Amino acid sequence: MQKKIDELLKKNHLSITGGRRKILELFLQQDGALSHSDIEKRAGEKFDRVTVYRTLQTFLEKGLIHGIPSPDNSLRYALCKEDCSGGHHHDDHVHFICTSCGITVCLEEVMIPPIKLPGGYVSEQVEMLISGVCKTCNR
Amino acid sequence: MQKKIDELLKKNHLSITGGRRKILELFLQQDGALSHSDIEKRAGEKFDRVTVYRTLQTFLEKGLIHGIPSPDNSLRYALCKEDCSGGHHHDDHVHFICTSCGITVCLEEVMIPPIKLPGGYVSEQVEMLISGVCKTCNR
DNA sequence: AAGGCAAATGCAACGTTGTTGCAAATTAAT
DNA sequence: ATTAATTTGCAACAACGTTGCATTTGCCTT
Repeated sequence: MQKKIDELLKKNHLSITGGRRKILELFLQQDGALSHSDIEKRAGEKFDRVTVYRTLQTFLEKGLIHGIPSPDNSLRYALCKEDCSGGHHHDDHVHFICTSCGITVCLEEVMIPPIKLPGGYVSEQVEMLISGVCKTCNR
Repeated sequence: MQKKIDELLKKNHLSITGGRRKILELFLQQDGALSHSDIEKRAGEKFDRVTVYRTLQTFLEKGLIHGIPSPDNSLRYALCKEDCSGGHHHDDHVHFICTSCGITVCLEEVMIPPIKLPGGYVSEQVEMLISGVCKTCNR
């Protein structure tokens, strides 16, 4: 695990530090997306708020994670898959937010269908957000 | 215009006050969505920050406006069409954010296509967010 | 039209969230 | 090991959002 983390950092030309290791670990430990405050809580008292902000910013720029907007106005972050390094994302899957347990997950297998826009509009990025009840809460 | 505003308020069982009038006017004066700070700036010094928060909250609850999440983590609001009063929204259209001028608009004519979710997931609400260059910026 | 009640507003205080500058510490390269 | 560059923590600050309470306003009844 630690090895995988370090490789991930190196691959993205980032120096290996305690904070970055810890935050990456949190992302790898679960498949749901994390908000800034999630990370701050789970990382314990060990890291400064500012470091978390800056680390997330760096990860975003390097394409390690992507941001997911949510209806309640709190941005969440999730790990990108292998093929979207370098700021260019293959982020064309649906995001799901459970209204019961609050988890946010990437539904990698659900592609966003193509949309025909009215004349004059040019699409650059598409984000699809579905809220409802998730697999786990439904049983 | 003033008449239309008052009717809208009455129809939604809201008392008619200066603040509500002014905020509704702002929404009617343009077709783009407004953030909290947009409203605060345009309303001038006349209204307290808190009043704006509470008014938007009230309008949301009554179904006069709906919230639109955005990638930069600032919630915007837009007027609902006639048929979605009472908290139940017919909010199944696409939202478009222009990366050039920053405007957010509802593309009423573009419906969100149905999505098939993996087993166990139940959809309650779908939000679709497209960013790119808008009609006006493209010419 | 006036009085009384409920609702809305403004104010103050507070908590949270996010940003910036700078000095100290840590990392990576030589 | 030394050095240069990056990263971190701290402090201060700014923006955003919430709450309680006193005052004002809108609205209903008579």
